[in-house]
Amino acid sequence: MTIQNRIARLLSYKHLLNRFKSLGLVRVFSDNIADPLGISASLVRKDFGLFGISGSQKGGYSIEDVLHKINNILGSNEVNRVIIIGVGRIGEALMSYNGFHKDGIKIVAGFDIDVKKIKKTGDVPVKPIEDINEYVKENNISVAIMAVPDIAAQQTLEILKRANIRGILNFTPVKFKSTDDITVNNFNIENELVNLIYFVNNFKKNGKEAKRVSNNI
Amino acid sequence: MTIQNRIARLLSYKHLLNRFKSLGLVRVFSDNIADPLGISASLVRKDFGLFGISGSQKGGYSIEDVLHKINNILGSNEVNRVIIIGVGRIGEALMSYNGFHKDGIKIVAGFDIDVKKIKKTGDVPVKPIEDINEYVKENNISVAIMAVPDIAAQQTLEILKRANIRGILNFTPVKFKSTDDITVNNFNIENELVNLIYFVNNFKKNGKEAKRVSNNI
DNA sequence: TTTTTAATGTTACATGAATAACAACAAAAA
DNA sequence: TTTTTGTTGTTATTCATGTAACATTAAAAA
Repeated sequence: MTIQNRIARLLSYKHLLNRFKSLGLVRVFSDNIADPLGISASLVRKDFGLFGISGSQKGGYSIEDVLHKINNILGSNEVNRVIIIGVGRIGEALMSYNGFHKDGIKIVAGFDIDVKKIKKTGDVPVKPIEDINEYVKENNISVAIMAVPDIAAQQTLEILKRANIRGILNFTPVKFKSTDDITVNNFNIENELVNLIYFVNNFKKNGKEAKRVSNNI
Repeated sequence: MTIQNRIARLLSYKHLLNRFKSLGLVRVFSDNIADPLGISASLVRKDFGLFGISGSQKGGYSIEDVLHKINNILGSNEVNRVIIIGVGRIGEALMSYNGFHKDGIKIVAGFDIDVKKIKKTGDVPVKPIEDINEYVKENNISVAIMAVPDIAAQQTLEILKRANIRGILNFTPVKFKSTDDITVNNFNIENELVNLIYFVNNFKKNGKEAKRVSNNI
């Protein structure tokens, strides 16, 4: 959990610093970052320290420098190639979304079991699932998005394991545990909705607690 | 955070108990639940205790009883009506997904600014965004899914606030903070991918740490 | 040149969540 | 009937995360 949050914060720092930069700012102090995010300045400095990001005693941090270092840490300076398994509505939506590149992420191919979905041309080709092992090997893919129907989830997990995929963003409602071989990030929409509904029904009404339900900062 | 996790666990308990039930089981002990989820049995008992779920000293917990109580707590015994703002690819995908009902969630309408999207017939009607205030009031809606393009996110937030929506599941990459009036759950796909890529690149390779990146248990 | 200032970097502390340990006790066994 | 057993419910402990405090120091001011 600890590193998890730290990486999430790094992303928040990045987005905030990009906003500062677009306003023409060049340097920031730790509390300029902490305040808008609702965290303490010492946590910002600690995070920076842990990732080897340093500032100057009186002049704070260089935005450009911090951004460059964060992007390095997150790997956003390279291109991270990701594939999608299951080209249904969700899969298609992700394939056509073009906001990933700013974080160094590129959807390079889709895979589907249904031959009607196969598409050799276009920005992102859709290939038959049988081709996955070869493709992953040749293109050195390590992360996949699973967007298949829940009934195919377990089977797809096995396929991805065999193809040597190391990380899965799992959009199916089936929950998988990470193992030493493969890291699974379960992205469960139902759960988030149930959670939100619970909060709205139980806390907001009476005005008590009302704290953030948000995943991210 | 604390309640958050507790509700997420409640959902895990529910899903696991449903599996047990479908296998014909009638009663369980706390460690039958804890072990598959990778948590301690005392945490399961503590969660149950906090929500007023009790078992019997020697015979454990009645699956049926626990399920009923969990569904009550989560509100899954009623129907929770939810609307979607933005009927693009993601919005459409969610509208046509029919796995929500098992958690007591029903998508009852979509709203869009584009007149070409308006659709009066069909399972889930799509209405012009101007109708939202009236619809929310008449149908007593408190939760909305935001699936608009990022450029429209801020404006949509204002619209939802004016319509007295209390909870938002935000699919845009724009991060919103919860306030006393409105709870926002930021569901940011880029962030999750960056996180996953970071883990796979930095931990899995060397075999160290490898812990779960998953949101949920 | 010396002093003051104001920020970083780091250490100590507080808070909270999960685990471990245990007390209570109902059911089963003797 | 008494003893044993095994599970719940609860208390104590551990561990980790974020905050607060502070020591350090480079720059500015005097």
